[in-house]
Amino acid sequence: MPELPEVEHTRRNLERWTRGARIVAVATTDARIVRPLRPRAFVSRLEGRTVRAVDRRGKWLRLALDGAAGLFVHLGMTGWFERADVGGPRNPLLSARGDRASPMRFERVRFELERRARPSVVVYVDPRRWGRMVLSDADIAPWTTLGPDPLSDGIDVDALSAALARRAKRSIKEVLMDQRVLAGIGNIQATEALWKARVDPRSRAGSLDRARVVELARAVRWTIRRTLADLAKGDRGADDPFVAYGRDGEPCPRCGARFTKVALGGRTTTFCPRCQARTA
DNA sequence: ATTATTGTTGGTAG
DNA sequence: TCTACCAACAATAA
Repeated sequence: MPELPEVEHTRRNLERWTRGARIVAVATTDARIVRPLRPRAFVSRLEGRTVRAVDRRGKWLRLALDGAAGLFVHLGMTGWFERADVGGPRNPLLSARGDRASPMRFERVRFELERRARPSVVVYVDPRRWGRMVLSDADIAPWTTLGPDPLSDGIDVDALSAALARRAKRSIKEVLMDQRVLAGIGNIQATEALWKARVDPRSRAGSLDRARVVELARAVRWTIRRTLADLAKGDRGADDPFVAYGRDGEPCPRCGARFTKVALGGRTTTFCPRCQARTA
């Protein structure tokens, strides 16, 4: 599910659902997701706190709590939040809709909240349990070591060029997905941005001239805003807005050649062999 | 049955 | 200390 646009969408939901609310009760038994704390400690340290704000950097979320603590959340590959007492499941994996009595399938953490005497329930669901929830009084290393966030910080072309030069021999695709270079770019957004910028994903990061880097920065903004706009249409309107990702064998909408795929850094990468130029 | 999947992380080797 | 590579994590769909 989550790259930057999905996580930003999640942030906006969580802000509406939790900002200003007191965490009345927490239920979890999942030691993997809440590590390094034990579930018991995680629960007792969280209960009674109030959510001050919901921030995001790249694919990480931070629920700022009173008392200087923060709950740092990463959705892994398959995590999402759901308000358990309203709306149905948006994921076809789910058979049951969540409510207080019956946990949703793959529910991992349940938050009971209260705001101005109004109760609500928010659950974290994660079939594969690759997500994390780290409760910490200080910002954690995965959060502080992230590169600039393309949506909230923008992309500085000089800084990006320097970062590419430092990783000159690696493929541009792999470097784009390096969270220290730009925070929040994953396989989908990298694939889409490289198509938009007409850059072959196998090109060495150091081989892009300045004009190409400018194009690439623009393309990253384009795909993020586009995906986010699609998500904002809601669960109904949101569909598959991707041009290149997952389109192996289909015609490129720009030049008509068939998309092909290659593995880079262990991840499938789809690209148009005609209009995405290899720079080196 | 086999392979692939929107992502990190911890190990090892260099 | 840094990079590159890989298996692992877990559940599903094609």
